[in-house]
Amino acid sequence: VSAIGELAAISGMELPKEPKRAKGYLGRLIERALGAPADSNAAITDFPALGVELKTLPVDVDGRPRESTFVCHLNLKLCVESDWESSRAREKLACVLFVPIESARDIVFAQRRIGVPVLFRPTLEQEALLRADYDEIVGRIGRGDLETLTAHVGQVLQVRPKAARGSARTRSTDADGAPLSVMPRAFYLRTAFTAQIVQSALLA
Amino acid sequence: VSAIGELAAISGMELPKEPKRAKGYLGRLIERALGAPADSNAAITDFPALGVELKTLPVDVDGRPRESTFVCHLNLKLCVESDWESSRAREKLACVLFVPIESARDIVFAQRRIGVPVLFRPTLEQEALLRADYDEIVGRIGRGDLETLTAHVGQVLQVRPKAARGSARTRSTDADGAPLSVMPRAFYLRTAFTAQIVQSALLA
DNA sequence: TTGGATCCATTTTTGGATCCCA
DNA sequence: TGGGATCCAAAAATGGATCCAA
Repeated sequence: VSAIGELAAISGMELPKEPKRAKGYLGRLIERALGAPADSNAAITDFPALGVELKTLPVDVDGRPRESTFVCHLNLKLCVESDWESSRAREKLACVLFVPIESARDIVFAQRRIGVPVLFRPTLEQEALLRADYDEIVGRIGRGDLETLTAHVGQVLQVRPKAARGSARTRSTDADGAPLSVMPRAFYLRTAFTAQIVQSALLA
Repeated sequence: VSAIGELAAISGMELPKEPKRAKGYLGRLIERALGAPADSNAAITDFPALGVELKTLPVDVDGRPRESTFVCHLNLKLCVESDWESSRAREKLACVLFVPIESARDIVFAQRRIGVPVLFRPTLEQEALLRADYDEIVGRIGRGDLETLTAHVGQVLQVRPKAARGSARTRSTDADGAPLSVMPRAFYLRTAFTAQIVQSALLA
């Protein structure tokens, strides 16, 4: 099996008519094909028994990542209470299986090829980078610096909006416990970071 | 308008085929009929502009309440952090419009009559009772006494399970921050308390 | 290029309550 | 009888990501 269309047929999943409106399709396809538990939402990783998180990675014809990678939602209250070690983000990123998917507008969706998976476990240096970014981000949140918490912050880990509409708001509280209505956000790995990860894998 | 069937016809809502499986139907019917905002879930009360919470109250042919009244869900962490004054429960109960609905198995659903609404605002004594029960309940939670937190606790306000299935669990943390998987619970007004409320209204 | 915006599926939570057996 | 269990609808949260304008 090397193309999306074949895998979908084998898995019994219909191909989306408008792929650009079915953004999570590939993720679900690969998850089911690899037998991830259906209720893995409840767990921290897709394969709880292995502690492995599964991520599809859109790449161009040269194998370079085209997009940033979603890690997990950001909960203002919880993340201030927990450091990097005990964070949801670290748990998600402890062991990730990246599945490259050939992804370019000029390739028909069903024809896009599935690449050789890359198993990522952060090196000490990579974890230090992640930790530093996490601390910087959470530090700003702790200081109430939500205005300056843009996607510019962080070398490898960043925070960006995560919602169906820009008008979406979720309720939280500031450091003093006062109610706060904020835009839902999430952690993402920068494209340059995942590019480095797959490059290293090629050399190994 | 005096019966459920008529109001449903006017409101354009279909009558449920199996009323006993559509437990929230009457609440939604009355809400819409009285023009409560559709997104009142997001607000603390059904009529934010008035600060009024709407509750249907099943009563027997003599006008006596037949069931306890749901107030709001119980969040272990949040309720320990907030006292009665700042509690969700107090906000919900500050001003309630009870709409009695004739409710007995031997009366055909559509024929059940709608009674004269009762506007409830706690007297000093009633609020003292509510506060005492709330403090007792939250006190047990704070001490980690979830085992003894049964529906027996509280004179007018009680806590009971609130879930689709008995196996449902929601994640929380204990006082030390350790993860905890607990049965979802909610605050309820005891039937005897709402009975007292409607009795007082008759006398006024 | 990439930061901000958006799209779909699924699960969980919340709000509306009543059911029912020991 | 009333404490514990349950039922439905709708909203919110989460997980899967990619789109797109500047």
